[in-house]
Amino acid sequence: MNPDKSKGNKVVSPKSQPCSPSNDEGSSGISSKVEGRTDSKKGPWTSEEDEILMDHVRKYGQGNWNSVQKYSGLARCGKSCRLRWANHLRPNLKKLPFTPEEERKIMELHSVMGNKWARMASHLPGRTDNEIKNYWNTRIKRQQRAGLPLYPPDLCLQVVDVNQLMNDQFCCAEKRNDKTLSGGKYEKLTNGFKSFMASRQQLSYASSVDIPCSMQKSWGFEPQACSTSGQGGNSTKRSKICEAVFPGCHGNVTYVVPTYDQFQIQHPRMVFWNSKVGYPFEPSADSKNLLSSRCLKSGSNALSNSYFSASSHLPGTEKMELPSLQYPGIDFHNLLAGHNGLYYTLDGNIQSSGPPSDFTGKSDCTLPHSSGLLEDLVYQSQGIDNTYKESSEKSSVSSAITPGDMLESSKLNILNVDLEGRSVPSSPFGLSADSLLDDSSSVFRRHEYYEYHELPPFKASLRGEVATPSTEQVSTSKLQDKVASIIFESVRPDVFLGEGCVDRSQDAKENSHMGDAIVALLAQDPAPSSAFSADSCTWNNMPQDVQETSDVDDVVAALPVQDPAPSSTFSLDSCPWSNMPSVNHISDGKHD
DNA sequence: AAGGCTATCAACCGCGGCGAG
DNA sequence: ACTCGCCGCGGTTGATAGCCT
Repeated sequence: MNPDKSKGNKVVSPKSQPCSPSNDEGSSGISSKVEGRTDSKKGPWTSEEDEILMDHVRKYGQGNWNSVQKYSGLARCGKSCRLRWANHLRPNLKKLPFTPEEERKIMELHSVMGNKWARMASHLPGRTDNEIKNYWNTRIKRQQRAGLPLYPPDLCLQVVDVNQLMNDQFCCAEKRNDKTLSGGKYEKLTNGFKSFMASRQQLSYASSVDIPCSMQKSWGFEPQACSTSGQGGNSTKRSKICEAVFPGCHGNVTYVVPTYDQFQIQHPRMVFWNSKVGYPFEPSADSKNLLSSRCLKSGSNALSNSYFSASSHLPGTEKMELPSLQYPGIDFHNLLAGHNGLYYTLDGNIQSSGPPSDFTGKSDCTLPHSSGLLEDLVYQSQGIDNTYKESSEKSSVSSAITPGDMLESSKLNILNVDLEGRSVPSSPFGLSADSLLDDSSSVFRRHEYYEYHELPPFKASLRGEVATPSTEQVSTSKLQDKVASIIFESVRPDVFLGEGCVDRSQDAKENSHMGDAIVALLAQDPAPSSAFSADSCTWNNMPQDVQETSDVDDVVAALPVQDPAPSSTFSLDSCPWSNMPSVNHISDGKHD
């Protein structure tokens, strides 16, 4: 604290160990050694203490904070000295309030990093982690109070439930072991899906959602500012749907169309995923109800997810730690690979490949960024993959899944759907699907994830290794029609609101309200956002060192700070997977 | 003017990572 | 392999200022 602004010493209970009991008498700041032990003063710093500390740093440099007491006689513990120096005395500290640009960047960084204040501070020169933390916590309170979304609308990636159809259709078909789908039928389905996905190939690096022009047309909107680049020449309109447009849907629980790119170039400034989306098959009645309860509806915990706060504790919920757009359940490896060892290529192909080692070996690609968190996740996913190997072997042998197998395979969240030698992940984000909406806990609640995602017999059937008796037969043509229908209808706002966003039992009036809001939003002409395009692959345009970095921070730092809506776009064609740096950077990178 | 409430800020606390011994 | 100390980080607390009623 600046001595000028000193608010008087506070009485600190002498419970701390690192900093010994306070000698809180408004002393000169000079330590008094008693029986070989140096007491540490607590409370606000005086200008005299500041001067002593600065003088010490000038002489000896930073670090060795515990030696400050020793050499300078300052009656402060090392931790206190470090804090004082870092937050107030070190040079180049900005004392002014945050600028709008800085605020914007804080939000972006938080959406990427979560409560990693120190990391965030490293991207904001002159700002301290404490400053940012205070700002954020204040902001959260303010937003909470105002009932506003935590992140600005354009910072929100949106997800529309496409997986549901994939899950419901492909998986169910496979589950039923419908042989009639072989011989081109599957191909049609997959091709249809691929072109559908290709039509939405643009990835917003600025966390906005791309809605294909065709889709917009189907919604009755005239596409605007469509890019003509991209695979198949599909045009897209940069449209942003944010929960901000959903009254009562405030927060960051959003629905994101899972483009291939998002899986590949995914930015951890993540995506909220409808728990239904990630749910790859019809759940049991119980679990379905559970899921339903976790689907978006006003007042749900999912909605309140946006209001998590590092320090706030929502009534009736467990403490939440991670940001809404970030989630520990997001496994970055799985994002790249699906969860089943599938890796997406930028040309829209889905490749079946091996575990991470294969992945890194075959490809030069990696995430554009990495972080300790990311690495953790990669490691985790590697472990998961290994587990998967074993587990899949088990499941291939027998459909009799033991509880132990269930637990084992449940780590995988893997649903293999072999389609003519290729595989389609039922839910690339499925791993986190539930957890993403699991706002009631800061912890990735794997147990619930297991509960939802692990139906071993289904998994086995998906792999074509167990002929699970079908409960209903779906004809190929029906399936195709339904798939096509769902593909193009499920992304309609009213549909996804009705089925994905809002609980089916939700008041239709509310749906309508939200739909209107979306219509209003889409009617706007959002400024060209930072999608990648064929013409200018942002990633490729990044400095080489950034591309090669293993640290997400570096990449984030390379992002434009003052251009929340950069014009660069990305496309499948222009930014080949192979251009990506090696994923080895991730696993080899040192944490922090 | 007084009291209550909220925002802001500084500082403390506990914990975990890491390296040295 | 283990312990210990240092350091940094994130969460939390508490004082004060300012606003509102």
